[in-house]
Amino acid sequence: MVMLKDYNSFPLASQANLFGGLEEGLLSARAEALAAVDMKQSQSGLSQFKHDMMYHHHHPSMTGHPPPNHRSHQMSHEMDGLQMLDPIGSSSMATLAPMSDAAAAAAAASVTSHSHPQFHSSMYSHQAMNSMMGTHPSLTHPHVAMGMHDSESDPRELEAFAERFKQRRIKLGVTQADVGRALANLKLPGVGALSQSTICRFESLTLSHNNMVALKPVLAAWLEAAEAEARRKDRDPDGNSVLPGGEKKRKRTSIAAPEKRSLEAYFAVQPRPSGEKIAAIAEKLDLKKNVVRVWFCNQRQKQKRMKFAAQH
DNA sequence: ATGCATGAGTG
DNA sequence: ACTCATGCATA
Repeated sequence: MVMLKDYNSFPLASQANLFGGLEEGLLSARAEALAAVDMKQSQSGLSQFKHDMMYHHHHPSMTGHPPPNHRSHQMSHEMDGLQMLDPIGSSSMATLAPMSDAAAAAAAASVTSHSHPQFHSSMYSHQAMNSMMGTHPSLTHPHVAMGMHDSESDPRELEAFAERFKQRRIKLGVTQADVGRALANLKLPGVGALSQSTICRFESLTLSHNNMVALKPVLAAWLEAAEAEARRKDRDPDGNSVLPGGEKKRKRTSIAAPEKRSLEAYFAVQPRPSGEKIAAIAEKLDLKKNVVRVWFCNQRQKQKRMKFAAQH
């Protein structure tokens, strides 16, 4: 009766040298961790399936953005080819590219299923959700009565789309960062800009299944608009790459290889260590507790990504 | 392309 | 204190 996630939950790949890389100080921890195996999921083993409906956070830019429901548009990306190729100006898309009906419809459909101005993942997914939600009419669910099952959520469909998307994006000479910014110009309800990271992850399928499904219609809409725009070959010399500057730089902490190995070893045996355990690990590895906690969180998220997920 | 981080929403 | 979507910073 344990209703776990759905598309994720695959046995983690235990490397051969899991414990091989452990340092002396970790030996006790190893035993400790092993012992903890049978009593795991002490407090979160099955509290997994919760719906989403996330938000879009903001970035403390100098301008006081009041609305809590809109994304940030950081314009300080200096990616690989951002500066060199940019045929379709970052902002030209907005003014000249009204999306096609098909694209708009697709996007709209995805949005309506959430009822929120911000699309984001939501409850459309799974069987578990279904039963506890008290039958939604049908529109909200992709896999209703007819044989028209979720083509949108079909991993292979997503994979195919991602590939197509990437190809055409490149053909258009647009960078991932460009796409992210252009998204805001499409002005789809609840859809703002996205980062280069997210576009990259979409293309490489390194997002959760839900996330992929939610983003697909939006990116499809952009592609439509972009190609329509390309057809009319309209040059819009709108160079607005002025960096706002004056933002506090975040420093990325880097966990050294040995420590990382240890963390992986711990994770293999107990992916969800308790707060105390995390503190202990942090002390042993001489890392901040928060760093260790976040590392575990991220590691767990990693497991849920599409690419190598079990049911692919 | 990916590691570490944030923050809303949830329990 | 966790999950999830997302992003800055960086390799």
